[in-house]
Amino acid sequence: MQEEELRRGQWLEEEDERLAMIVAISGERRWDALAKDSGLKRSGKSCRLRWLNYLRPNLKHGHITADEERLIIRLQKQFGNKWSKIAKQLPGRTDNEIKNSWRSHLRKKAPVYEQECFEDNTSNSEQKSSISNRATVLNSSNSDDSFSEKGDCYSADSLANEGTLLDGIPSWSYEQSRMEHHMYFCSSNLCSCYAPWTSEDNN
DNA sequence: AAAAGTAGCAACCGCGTGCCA
DNA sequence: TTGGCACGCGGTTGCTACTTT
Repeated sequence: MQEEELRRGQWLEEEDERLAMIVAISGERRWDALAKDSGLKRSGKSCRLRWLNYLRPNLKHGHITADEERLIIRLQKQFGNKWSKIAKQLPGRTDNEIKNSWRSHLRKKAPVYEQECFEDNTSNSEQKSSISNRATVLNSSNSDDSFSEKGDCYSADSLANEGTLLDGIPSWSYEQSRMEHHMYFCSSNLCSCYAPWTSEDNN
């Protein structure tokens, strides 16, 4: 039997248009059949990848923000290289994008970020605790459920310069914050503050 | 200005898993 | 139960653009 030569490499604009059209008609399934039906000289795998990583609606194509970077670093520490799992926490970002970002620069930033977080938890703790409280509340107020589990210093930095007050949120001392931070914020396994006590407390 | 080196990203590849007949 | 198919995932490759020398 004769196998048709499949195209590889960069996608052309007309290929994208054709793929988007056929996916709109057929749905995101049976990629091999879809690839054949479309007339594209591409494998089903290639079509699926192109759709998921580039053509799919609601994708963010811009640069990954500082907050997203912090979240990726935190989640990578939590989950390891489970990029699809991490991507689920970042709406609009693909696992491939996150993976590439990690490999090309976030991997290098991670130790710096950990150091910052460690300092956040050990020095000036009262202020930071308060900031962290605010970060958590703001995060949990995010309409997207995928962000509801956050509760560490992830976005504390970005909030540090904000002047908004949050009523009803406890203001903790350092001593309180060590225990209560975990009870209040870190009941989920997603807590990843890098304070030295965390591993002991979690045992 | 040009060559070499590096970084970033899109795409490919192989393997594991789940589903169904 | 099992074999085949389709899909998803993570690692890897290769191309392009940018930076450095």
